[in-house]
Amino acid sequence: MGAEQAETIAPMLKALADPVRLRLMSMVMSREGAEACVCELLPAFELSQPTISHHLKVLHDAGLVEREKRGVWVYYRARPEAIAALGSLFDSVLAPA
Amino acid sequence: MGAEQAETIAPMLKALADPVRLRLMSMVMSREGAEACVCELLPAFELSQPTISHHLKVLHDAGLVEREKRGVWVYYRARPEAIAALGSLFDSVLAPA
DNA sequence: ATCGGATATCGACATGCGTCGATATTGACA
DNA sequence: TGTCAATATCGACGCATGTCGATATCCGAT
Repeated sequence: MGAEQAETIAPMLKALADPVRLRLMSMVMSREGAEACVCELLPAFELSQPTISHHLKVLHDAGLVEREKRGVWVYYRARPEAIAALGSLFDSVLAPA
Repeated sequence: MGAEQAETIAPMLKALADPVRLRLMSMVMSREGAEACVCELLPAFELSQPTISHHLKVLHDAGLVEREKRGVWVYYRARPEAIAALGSLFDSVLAPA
């Protein structure tokens, strides 16, 4: 794996490398249509609302999820391209030779 | 995915979530027997020897690689259990529902 | 016994990260 | 228009991280 490729993928892994964000991503992916409202995610954590909002922003900035506002609610949806990119990472780098 | 599982896996992802460590892991995996001597890894980076040693320690502490000293040289080898654990993460969490 | 090369550890520095409370913004609805 | 509820942004705090130079450790060879 080249240096540029590593520089590209590392930020996505970094975004995922936090227990809260891992669970958030898992919750989003496991919902119908791979999307979830913030109001569904908040009660699952004993963290403040700004903290969850911050973590969702980190996932969004890394390109792992996309935001959609519907009325007062905001829905986060997994981005399949990003998931696929991570999958190919595992195939190319972490698969046994 | 449960909170405990997230707390278990996040540190492994964190260890991988750095461009230098991603490349180190990739280089180790791509060698015969999935092992590489530090002396083979060092020249690939424009970083000091202590810095590379530090990154290898991070990978080791996360359980991703194991150390073996042979004479003056130290070999790092990928731990298949850890790789498998990460693979199952992708299956269970990031696979499309 | 000593020297030299390979690797690890230490101490320090700047930067980044997770968290919070306080506040701003947005939109539905009376 | 005004209020309330949902979400984001801001500023601050303590702690972790990536990097380095200096030094220690270990081991083979002379």
